[in-house]
Amino acid sequence: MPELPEVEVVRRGLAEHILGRVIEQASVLNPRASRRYEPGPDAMAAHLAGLRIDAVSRRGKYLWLELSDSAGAEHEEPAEALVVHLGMSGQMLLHDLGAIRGKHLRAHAILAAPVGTDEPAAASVELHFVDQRTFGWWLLAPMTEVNGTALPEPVAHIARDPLDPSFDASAVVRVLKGKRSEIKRLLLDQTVISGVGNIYADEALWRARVHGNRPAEKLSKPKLHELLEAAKTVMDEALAQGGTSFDALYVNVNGESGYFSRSLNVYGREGEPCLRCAAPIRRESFMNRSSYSCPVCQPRPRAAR
DNA sequence: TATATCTCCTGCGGGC
DNA sequence: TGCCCGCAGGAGATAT
Repeated sequence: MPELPEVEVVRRGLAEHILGRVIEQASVLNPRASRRYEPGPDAMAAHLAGLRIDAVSRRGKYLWLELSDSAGAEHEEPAEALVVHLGMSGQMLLHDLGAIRGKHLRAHAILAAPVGTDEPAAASVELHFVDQRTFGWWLLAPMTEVNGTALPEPVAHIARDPLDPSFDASAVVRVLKGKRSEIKRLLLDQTVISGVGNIYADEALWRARVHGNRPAEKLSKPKLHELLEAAKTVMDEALAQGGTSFDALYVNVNGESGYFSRSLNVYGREGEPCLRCAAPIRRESFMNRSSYSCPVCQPRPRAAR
């Protein structure tokens, strides 16, 4: 599933290949891909045509292409962005022109070579948004400024992620200490800390020896700092290995899978021995999804037993 | 206002 | 072989 490291891998791949390119033509093949864009899929496709990609950015699991008028408008247009969320199964893939369009292709764009380049490698390419489970989406939105940082409006409410150089762990700990909710629920709350999904939440909790049902306010500040550091470490390690893949659903822009799933300590290991104490890893239902933890290293809080 | 739950969706695997 | 059901899960919408 695409979480922060996987999205960052995609961002880097896109930045390497599409900066400066102009969107010649775009199509939204499945309206669910543009469901958050009120004017509709056709309007989105029409609006994208002719825009130049000036930057590829990310916050948490949100990715966006900063766009400007390639013709150089007389009056400066407000900055805007194509915001992309990969959902559970979204992929942003680059292909040569004329590539086969699979049945899960939800949207695509033809990107012209950057102006001033004429090498073969800079020929037009196709950007495919492939999404089997259709939880992902594209959205055109204006840019805005939040605490001195330029963000697309739909991303304005998203907190900084642990890999952000301006991430303030102490501020996040203060927020967590004021919450009665269970700590795992808060790790998954993108307005508190972004980029953490179910897999890395379980991995971070295991590393910090904390059960996900423990109320955040009951955890000490040092323990919360340890947990945030664990989240950063696990995501750093995943990023170094190209992300986590369980199947063909998550791949980079070239369609290649990451290898971090081989390094997971607890997620998906029900019944297997804990790598610290050898107790069998347990699986519990939490928020309509699975949580994996060690029954010895991560004892349940009393109320949840 | 804060917190908890529901819903969207598709493909796969297991059971019958 | 074919059908049904549960599971996977991010995040906005809705309920409490």
